Amino acid sequence: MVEQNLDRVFHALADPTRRALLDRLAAGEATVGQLSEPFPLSLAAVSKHLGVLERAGLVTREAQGRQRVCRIDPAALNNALAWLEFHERFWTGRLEALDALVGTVSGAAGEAQ
Amino acid sequence: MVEQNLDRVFHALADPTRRALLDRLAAGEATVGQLSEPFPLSLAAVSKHLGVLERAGLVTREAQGRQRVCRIDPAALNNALAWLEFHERFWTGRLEALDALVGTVSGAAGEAQ
DNA sequence: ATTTTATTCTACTTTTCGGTTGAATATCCT
DNA sequence: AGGATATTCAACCGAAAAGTAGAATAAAAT
Repeated sequence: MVEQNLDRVFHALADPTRRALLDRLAAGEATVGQLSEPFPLSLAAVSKHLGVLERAGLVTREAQGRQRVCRIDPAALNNALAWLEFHERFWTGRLEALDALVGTVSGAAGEAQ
Repeated sequence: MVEQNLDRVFHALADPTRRALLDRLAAGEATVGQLSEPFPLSLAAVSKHLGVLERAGLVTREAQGRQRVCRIDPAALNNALAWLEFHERFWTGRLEALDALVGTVSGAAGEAQ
């Protein structure tokens, strides 16, 4: 569930074209055709990439007449961000600071996932 | 350069076995054999996964006698984290701004996190 | 009603991924 | 030296990814 979602989100982000699509969408909603313009790819290829992003929950596509308007959905991104933040903090020892802040919580060093 | 590194890091994180390896390594350094124990995989498969993590810059392997000691390297993670944080902040902020702009036009206005 | 436009669907191809097994390499122990 | 141990390498396999081209679908425009 969450694990699988992480799989999809990280996989979606592991491609420069898809990250570029996200960048482009960050500037505002756009149709599939508009999104595909800057890329040296077929429309179908871009549509596929959008499918990957959609399945990862990173973008939504809404039918509007004969075109689909794509928008970014930051919720799924927060998921990945949370995972990374937790681990980054843990690994770099920033967890110590957190521990000190929280006090002697449970003695057990955090069991990741 | 940075782009390619992001490809590798996100791709490395897009696999549950590799994330589990990172979790395990978060508890402290370990040899390849020790790391492979909890997995129903061949040693070679785990070694390959470690290769992916190493190429992404997420872990290092140091020869120590006949075994390799693996350690986490959070630097590469910071890269991915920085990308995500930047975008998450950007997107979220944008949606908030949009909300403010649109105001109470319709009660069904999307909420950003 | 026909045609144009926007997007997806359906094969199909090539490459990459994640896994296996068995040989190779290097180190440690008698 | 010889054998056990730890890890990687090489070759292979099936499945999934990323791309293409062309047919199909659906809405718009004429």
